[in-house]
Amino acid sequence: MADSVPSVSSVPGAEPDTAPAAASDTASDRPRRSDATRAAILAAARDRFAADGYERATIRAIARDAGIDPSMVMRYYGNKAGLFAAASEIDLRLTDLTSVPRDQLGARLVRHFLDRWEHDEALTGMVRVAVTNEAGAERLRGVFAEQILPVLAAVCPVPAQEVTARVALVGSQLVGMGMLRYVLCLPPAVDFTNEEIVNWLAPTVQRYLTAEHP
Amino acid sequence: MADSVPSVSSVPGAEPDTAPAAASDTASDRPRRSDATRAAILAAARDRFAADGYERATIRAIARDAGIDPSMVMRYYGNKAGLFAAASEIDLRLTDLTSVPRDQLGARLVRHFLDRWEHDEALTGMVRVAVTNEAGAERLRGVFAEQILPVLAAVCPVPAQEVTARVALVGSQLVGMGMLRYVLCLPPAVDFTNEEIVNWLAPTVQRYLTAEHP
DNA sequence: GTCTATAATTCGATAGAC
DNA sequence: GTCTATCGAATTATAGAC
Repeated sequence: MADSVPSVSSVPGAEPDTAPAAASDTASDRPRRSDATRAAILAAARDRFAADGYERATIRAIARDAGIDPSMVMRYYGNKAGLFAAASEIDLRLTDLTSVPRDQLGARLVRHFLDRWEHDEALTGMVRVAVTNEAGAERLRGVFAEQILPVLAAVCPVPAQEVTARVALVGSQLVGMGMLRYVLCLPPAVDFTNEEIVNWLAPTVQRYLTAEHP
Repeated sequence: MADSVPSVSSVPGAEPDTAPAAASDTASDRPRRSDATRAAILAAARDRFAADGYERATIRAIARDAGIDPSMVMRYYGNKAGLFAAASEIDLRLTDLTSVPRDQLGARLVRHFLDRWEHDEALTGMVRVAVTNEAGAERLRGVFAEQILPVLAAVCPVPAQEVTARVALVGSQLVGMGMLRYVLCLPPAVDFTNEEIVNWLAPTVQRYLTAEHP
């Protein structure tokens, strides 16, 4: 006990690469010789964390998937928490919604999240990790605050201090359907067509965003 | 790999107790001498699984919490999967709803689930396990089919073949709020009062149960 | 029924050769 | 930059004494 989950921060002994990183060269994005290896590790890590969760995803298995030695993972990312931090970047790809007709916001959002959930298994994986791992939960809270909240705040026609609550309500409906359909695989939730889900959930989301406080 | 999670079934070497269990005695509920120990183990297991998830909850820690030896856990429940199966019984306490006024079903359901979620941390624990453990997911699917579906089918005024989908929609909203509020602890979801949640979610649940197909 | 002792794995992490 | 070898710790699970 008391150990549980290491909070993810900067990696201790990582990046012991080439240059001393002084203020000298022209561009800051100097390509490393090992970029291919790093990318392979991150891809394998994303898959493993997504499929197995934080605890069961072992560095050894990730390295095997990436076709490299487990010690390379340690060298590049310091420890398991550092690897997770590097591999768990989520991009919801929520673009600006100000040009969407006000009364179609709900349908647009539901459709977007269904699409993201189906084409990015990393999303399911992040939920899987966030539920059992505090660092993962913090990641998801960050996604909410940095990716969802600002985009919806720009189009949510309610007082500023109310927007956060509205977005949480929207999130609860979208996350819940994602849980049942993609994580728990509850049969009736899996059997829906995407259009059925849009038809049912869009009015809910629309109401959470635009209706007056009940 | 290929091991991942052992599917929970009957425990192999458990119950090597007293009687041969033939067809003889008066009542089938013969109290065992070790019932207190078994109960202590189950209580500790529920807490540990809920707090740490399946992988991080160790038999040693559970035994320590219960004040007994780890080997007793093995003796009674065979292995870790068997212990989880015995400790993960969920009772949603969803009683008959046929006497609830039709137009108050939504509010009643939302209130009930908020109450269950707050007074039974095992619920949060089950979600935590179900997300990373196939046996846990199967458990939750069973709860849906055996506890939620029948009770709502009795009061859901739509064609029989539609009821399952309606109940899944209701579940998506309730599970989603539970996730944000109790599992991920997203600040705006935590800050709601229960009444605010009822006021927002009840119309949604009501619509999923009673509105015509959109 | 309860506990001690330990087998058999497996994991994260380190040291160092090349 | 990559890999071999290995340490130390933790885990589930078993065998057997009392």
